Amino acid sequence: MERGLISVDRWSDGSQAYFLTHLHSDHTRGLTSSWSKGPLFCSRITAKLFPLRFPGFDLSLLRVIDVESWHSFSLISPSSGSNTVLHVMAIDAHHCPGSVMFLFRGDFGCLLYTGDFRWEGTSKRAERARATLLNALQDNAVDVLYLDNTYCNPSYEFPSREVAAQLVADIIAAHPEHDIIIGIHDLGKEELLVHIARALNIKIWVWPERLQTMHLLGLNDVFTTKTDLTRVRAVPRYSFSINTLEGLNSICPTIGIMPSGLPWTVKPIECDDKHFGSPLTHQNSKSGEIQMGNLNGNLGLVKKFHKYIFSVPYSDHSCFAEIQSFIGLVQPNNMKGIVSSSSCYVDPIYYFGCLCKASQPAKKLHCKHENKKGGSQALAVRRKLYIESGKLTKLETQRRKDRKADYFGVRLKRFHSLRRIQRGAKIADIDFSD
DNA sequence: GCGATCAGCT
DNA sequence: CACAGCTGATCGC
Repeated sequence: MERGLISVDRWSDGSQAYFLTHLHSDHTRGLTSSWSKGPLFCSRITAKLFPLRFPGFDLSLLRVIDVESWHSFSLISPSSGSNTVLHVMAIDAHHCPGSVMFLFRGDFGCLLYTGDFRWEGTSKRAERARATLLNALQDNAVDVLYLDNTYCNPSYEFPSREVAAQLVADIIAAHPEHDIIIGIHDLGKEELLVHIARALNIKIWVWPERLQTMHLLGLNDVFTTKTDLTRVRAVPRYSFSINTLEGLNSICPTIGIMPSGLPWTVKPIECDDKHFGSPLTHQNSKSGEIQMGNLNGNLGLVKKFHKYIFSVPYSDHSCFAEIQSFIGLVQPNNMKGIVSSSSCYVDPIYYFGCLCKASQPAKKLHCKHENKKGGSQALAVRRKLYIESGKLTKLETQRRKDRKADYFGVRLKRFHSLRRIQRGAKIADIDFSD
């Protein structure tokens, strides 16, 4: 009676088509080289990078969805058993290389799944994505918007990546005698590194596997694996720590730069223009202070939470204002956050229900259970859509019979797992026919 | 011995 | 508090 039709960033059994928004591992959990549950649709760039992540994967399962045009294919309706046509368009999500949103249209209505995305109003790419989306939607309503709600709270404010990238370049320029390390992951932040390289006319060291990725992305000139060619190194995020920095400083003066949208990290030492040159340059006070140059009043954005470590608000997720602007543009009938985390999950309806076409009742923070009734009557479609979250119930049960350990400790750990499991959606189709 | 899951770390 | 991971331990097969 109830079976799955399509899944996005979810890899369990029971769907006829699987969609991957991008190659970060919290969206590929459950996907392995031996996976063979159906066709896997992704962007051209993701397909290009795919074999590096999943060597030996049966590439005949991989289907490229080029951005900005409609693709149609036939599936079997889980409810009626007859053929049904699914239309899908991929739109640049500008999160990491290859990342896309998926816009679906079919018997079930119209769905927009953003995956992780950054909706900067300032770039050419954003303008293009905006035009593509508007053109694709025409006058059709989006029934459900599945939204990257990572920073769906007004406290999350940060500048465009262009501004943040220049901040990083300025910090490096202000430390001409230092080695620099920048913490990055396996994919993402390439534009930041390219900006630094161009602004300072230097190459950037990366580890060998990362160089492979850069070459697949067509970035052939900027990066090197030879340490003697540059003082700027992009290193794996997990090897970037206070210990690492202290170790490096016993050999050579080195600062670390952490690009992140997260504003807190460790309690930062506040930096403002009044203390220009210090404490930003505190680590250098013995050998004389270094001037930071003119940061166009953006110096306050840079946090320094350790004598060797700077944190710069460079984010690949949308800030609150950008989320707001995106929802205002789409004006969905209903929406759901795709990111659920321990204490920070915010139902986007809480802040933006008023931007939905069918106005939503106010919701409480952190109260996911209220969703069940909430906006269901607002759906204009004949059939009701939902995100299956089967494993959640299991986890809840697990939590209850959990051992005697400290309540908060257990809770945090369980929610941590929960966050990871809840990424992605299995879009099921329930038959409500008489 | 292998994959899946979890704990701990950044 | 967590971005988006990685490593290592443990469990079931």
